[in-house]
Amino acid sequence: MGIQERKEREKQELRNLILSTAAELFRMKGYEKTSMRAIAKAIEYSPGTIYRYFKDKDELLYEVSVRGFQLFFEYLSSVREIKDPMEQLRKLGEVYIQFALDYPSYYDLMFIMNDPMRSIKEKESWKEGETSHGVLTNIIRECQEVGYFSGYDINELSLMIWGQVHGIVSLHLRDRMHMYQESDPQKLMNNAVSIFKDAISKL
Amino acid sequence: MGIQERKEREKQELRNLILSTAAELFRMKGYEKTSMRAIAKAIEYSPGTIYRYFKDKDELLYEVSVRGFQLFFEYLSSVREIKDPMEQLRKLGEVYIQFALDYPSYYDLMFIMNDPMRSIKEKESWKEGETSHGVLTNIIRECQEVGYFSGYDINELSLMIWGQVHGIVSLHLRDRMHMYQESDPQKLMNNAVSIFKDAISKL
DNA sequence: TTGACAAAATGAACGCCGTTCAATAAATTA
DNA sequence: TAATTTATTGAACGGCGTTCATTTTGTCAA
Repeated sequence: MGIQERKEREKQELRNLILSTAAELFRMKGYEKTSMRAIAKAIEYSPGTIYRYFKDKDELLYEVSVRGFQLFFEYLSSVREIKDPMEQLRKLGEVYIQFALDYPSYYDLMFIMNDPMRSIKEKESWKEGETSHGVLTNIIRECQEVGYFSGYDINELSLMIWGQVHGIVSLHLRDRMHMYQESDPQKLMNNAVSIFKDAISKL
Repeated sequence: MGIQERKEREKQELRNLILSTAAELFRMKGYEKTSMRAIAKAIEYSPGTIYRYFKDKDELLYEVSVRGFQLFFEYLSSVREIKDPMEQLRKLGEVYIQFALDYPSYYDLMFIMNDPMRSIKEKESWKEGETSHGVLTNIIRECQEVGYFSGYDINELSLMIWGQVHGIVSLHLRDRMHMYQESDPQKLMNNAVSIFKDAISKL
């Protein structure tokens, strides 16, 4: 059955090409200027072809976000190497912000835009979100095992911590930091997160 | 010159009608389904007329967001009545979340969507954002005057605190809380913010 | 009251968009 | 080679934001 396999492989290749091209266009020109027609033109296929590989634009965007998560998990891998759980948590925050600044379009798809989540509605679940979240809760659990955060619910803790970093990143990505005339927004963001780390280390 | 005044008044009235209708459609059907044509039909004018009152859709959305800020400031007024600045800060967080849950569409326009901010780019500044932010920094300053947060930069503090609450609210509004199977998201959000309040009160 | 002028509103038209689907082309199988 | 399955095409549909020549409405002087 070599032919079947080749066809399957070719199908995956075109699917991947669509995803890569979409991600690239998205990164370069932003979501708003990246139409299905533009993607089709970039891969030199007709618009209709994309719909053989993806149900609609929402699904395509969701699958691009999955690519973002793969990259995100690579960023996270550097966190696992650290021993001290509280130090892991610090590093996680740093890495999270770094990812958002390195790949703002991916971050947008993964954590801000509505479109990708629409395609998940009738689906089973948000696997990538849960996996990422698992990384955070595991670290928090280890922190608790060495005495931090005792008595607090782990879900509430994780939402608090995730929310804080996500909030700062989102305000920046969606251009809501006009009132801070700070020339280097990344520095301001990192300093704000530093204070946050001070605060929670006393819990 | 009574006629001039009446014409000016009528002009403002139609402008207000457009804004109110847009806000209402936005609240009921969401941004994505609220087209300029739909707004025009709702007010029983032709689409072209809207462009006599607003440069483009971004500007219209920005002006709707200004309405949101007016409502937001009313919410904030209940904070001013409190004496103790740390208690003010607590209340500010509560009121902020309540506003976001009561008026998710306004919140989206004010703090998440890209479109309204585009119209501000060539404009002078984001007045409403700065005013809101001023409320927060004033409270933080008062907290510092009674001994809290000493040694920390007020901008970094404010970004940290705003970011935390905004982050939690945004994750909820943009449907990124699937991993918390909590039946009552508001409760979870409030509990998370409670922990945050515990944390920063030790700073 | 009438006609000239200005202001406001219209809606067809432009060039986009996401999406569908009958027609066509290409690849596989018999 | 012919029949059949699979993949691709691109015109067409309805909708979008926006523009602008045309028409309607309102104002004021003669």
